Amino acid sequence: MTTRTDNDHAETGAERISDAEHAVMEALWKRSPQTAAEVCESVCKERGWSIPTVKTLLSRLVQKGALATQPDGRRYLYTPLIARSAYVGTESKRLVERLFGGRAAPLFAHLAQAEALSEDDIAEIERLLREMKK
Amino acid sequence: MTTRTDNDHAETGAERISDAEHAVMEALWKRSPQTAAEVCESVCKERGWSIPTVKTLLSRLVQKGALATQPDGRRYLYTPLIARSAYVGTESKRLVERLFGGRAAPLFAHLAQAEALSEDDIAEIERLLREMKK
DNA sequence: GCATTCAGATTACAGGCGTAATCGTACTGC
DNA sequence: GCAGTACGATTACGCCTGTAATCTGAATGC
Repeated sequence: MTTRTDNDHAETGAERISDAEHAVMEALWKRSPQTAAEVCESVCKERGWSIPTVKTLLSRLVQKGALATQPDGRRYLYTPLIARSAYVGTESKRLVERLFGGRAAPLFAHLAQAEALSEDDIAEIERLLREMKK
Repeated sequence: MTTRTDNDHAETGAERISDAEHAVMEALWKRSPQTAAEVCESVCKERGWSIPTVKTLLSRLVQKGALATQPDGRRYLYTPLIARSAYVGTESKRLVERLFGGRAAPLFAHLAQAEALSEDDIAEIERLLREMKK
């Protein structure tokens, strides 16, 4: 197993990152590199997983090109190959495409109706709108 | 098979509507009631499906409580039991929870960065913001 | 009446996913 | 040196999903 350096691999292909895999990615985005045991310390309690589960997910993510491995003695240190922001952006756009015909305003309208927007959210969105108009 | 009347059933439980199932729902949200053959006319060409596929998906959606059946001779007319807006709202919130810690503004920021916001989007969001401040 | 068609019900199968257990090997501690 | 531990690799298995084929019975057309 060699260390991979292709940063966009998982996000340009058809490989999806599953929900469970995503939880592992979040732990590694938060702090990396980490060993499998360390990742398990991060997520196993709140997810109710054991170490074999984490190791499987790590291995799948490596296969999908989402993680790089770096030998450290007999174990690996795992590092994300995709930026969280790239993943988040792709998932956001995917939702907008799937449910809103590619337009973001209806998504916003839905969130507004659902009262999912706090006053802070509104202030921040207004600020972003002002910046976009420059 | 009886006609169901529980409108929130699929969205309050753990049943997810899969991507393929969602395509069927969209056809029925667009126009319902429809027979299986009619649904297939709507989606089979663009999805590359055949009638057995559509019939399976319809049956699964009925099992999940997302569709109601209405006998029409020997065939069924299918009708959504969940509103599109409810489904869309749930999926939107799910994404926000999963990727943005429940806050909508960062989602908006991501879409803005990705240039996924048109001028029309911006104008409409501004209008909605004004309404929300009333 | 019989053959054909139609429609829902049932079955099929491969791959993905979730959550592991198990295997094989190397390392560590006594 | 040996037993225990740790680690990645491999295997396991049930459920879900995608995309059907097939079965069964009723309706239709000739």
